[in-house]
Amino acid sequence: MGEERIYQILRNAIFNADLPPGTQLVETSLAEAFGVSRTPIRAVLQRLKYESLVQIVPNRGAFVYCPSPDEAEHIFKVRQLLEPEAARLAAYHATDVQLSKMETLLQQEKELYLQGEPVRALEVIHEFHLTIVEACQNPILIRYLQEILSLSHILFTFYDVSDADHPHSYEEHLAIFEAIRTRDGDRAYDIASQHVPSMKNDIDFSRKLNRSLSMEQIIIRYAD
Amino acid sequence: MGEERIYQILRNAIFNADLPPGTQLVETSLAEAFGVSRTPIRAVLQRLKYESLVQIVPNRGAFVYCPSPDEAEHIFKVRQLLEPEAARLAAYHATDVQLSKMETLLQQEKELYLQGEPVRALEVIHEFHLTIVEACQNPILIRYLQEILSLSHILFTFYDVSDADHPHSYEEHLAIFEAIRTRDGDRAYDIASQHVPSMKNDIDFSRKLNRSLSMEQIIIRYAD
DNA sequence: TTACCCAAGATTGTATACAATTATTGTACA
DNA sequence: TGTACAATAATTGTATACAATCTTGGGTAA
Repeated sequence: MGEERIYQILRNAIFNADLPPGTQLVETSLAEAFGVSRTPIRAVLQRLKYESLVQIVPNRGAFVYCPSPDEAEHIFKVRQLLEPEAARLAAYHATDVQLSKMETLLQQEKELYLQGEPVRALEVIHEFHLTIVEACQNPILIRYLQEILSLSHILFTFYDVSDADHPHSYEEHLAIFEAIRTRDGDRAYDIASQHVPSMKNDIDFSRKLNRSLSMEQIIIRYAD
Repeated sequence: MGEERIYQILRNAIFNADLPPGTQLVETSLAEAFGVSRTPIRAVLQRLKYESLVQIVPNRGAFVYCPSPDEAEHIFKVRQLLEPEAARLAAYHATDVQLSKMETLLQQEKELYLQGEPVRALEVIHEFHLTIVEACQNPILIRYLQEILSLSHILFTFYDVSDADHPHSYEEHLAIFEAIRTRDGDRAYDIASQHVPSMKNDIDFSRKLNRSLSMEQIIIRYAD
C-alpha cells in the first residue's frame, strides 16, 4: 500500500469521525495494520499534522485533532473572512463542469435530506462547498479553505447537528449556486457571508457523538 | 544538531534568499553539511513544504520555492483578506509587552531607513507585521498569516524593492501602531487595508536580485 | 498514608542499508 | 547529423535496527 493511499484512508477516517477526536495513532500499530514500515507512516502523520487533522506531541505521539468550542470559534472566524471571497471569485471563474457538479450535488443534498440521511447529506454539502472553493482559481486560498472546510466538517461530525434547519440550509446553498451560475459575484459574496454564521449556529456543542472503528475496519471501509 | 535547529537555519536561509529560489536541496548533501542522517533532513523538508517554502517533486527532489508574479498576486489577495482583520483583533487583544515590542521595531525601522540599510529594514518590518499578527489571539489566523508574511518577505528579497517609498511605508506602520495602541480596531483595520496594496506596489517584478551562499556559509551565518 | 524515586515498558527519534525511480550520458544505427 | 536506446549515475523511497525519551507502576522511606 502506497503512502498516498494510506494518507487518504487515514484522512477520510478522521474526517468522518470514525477515528474519534483524541484517539492516539501509534506508528507501529499503523505500520502493521497497513503492512508497511514506520517510515511512510511517519510521513503521513506529519502531513496530517500540517493540515491540523492530527496533533503531534514530541516524544509522545500523534493524536486525532479534538476541536474545542473555542477553536470552532476561531475556525469560523477565518472561514467568514475567506469563503465569501472564494464564492465571489467562483462566480467569475467557475467552469461549466464545475457548475454542473454543483447542481448535481445540490440535487443529491435535497434527496438525502428528504430520505432522512443527514450524515450522508453532510458529506454532499462538504463536496458542494469544496467545489465552489476549487473554482476560485487562487491556489493559496484553495489550500486554506480546504483545511477550514475539513475542520468544519469534523465539527459537524463530532458535535450534534441534528437540530439543524436543513431546509433553510438547502435554500442558502441553492441561492449561492444561482448567484455563481448567473456570474453575480457580489451576490454570491453576500449570501455566502450570511451562510457562514448560520452553519455555526447549527452546531450543538453540548452534545458529542461517539462512534469508533478499529483500524482494520477503517482500512476495509475506505478501501476504494 | 537537532531537527528544530536545522529547520530554523534552512528556513531563515530561504527566507532571506541566501538560498535563491529554484535551488535544489539534496538530502544527502544537507545531511552531510549538518552532520546528521537523511531522516531528520527529510522531516525538515516536509515541514518546509507545508509552509510553501520548498516544493517537492516526487522522486526528483526538493527545490526552494520560486514565486512568480502571478503567485504574488494570489498571496496579496489572501493577505488583503486576512491581515486587516488581524490588525483589528490585535487592537482588542495586544498585550503591553507586544505594544512595546512594536514601538521598538518601528524605532529600529526608522533608524535603519535613515542609515540606508533597506535590507535590514525589511527584516524589522517583517517582525513588526509578525508581532501584530501574533497579537490577534486566533491560532489559525496566526498560522495562515505567518505563512503569508513569509512568502511576502521572500517576494521582497527576491524581487527588487529599491524604488519603494520608505517614508510613506513607515508612516503607515506608525498609523497602524497608533490605532492598535489606542484600541481603535476599526481604524487599525482600515489603515492595514490600505497598507497591503501599497506594499505590493513597492515590488518591481522586472528585476530579480541574485545573491547565493554555499550550505557551509549558511550554517555559519545562521549559527546563532 | 503519602511523597519520592527507580526501574521497566512503551513509544518516538535517528542512523544506516538497500530498493526503486529518474535523469544523464554515451553509443550504435539510420 | 540526429535519434533511439541502453547503461550508468544520482537521487529519493522504504525497511530495519538501535538510541533516546517519556509514562507508569511498584516499592521504600518519612
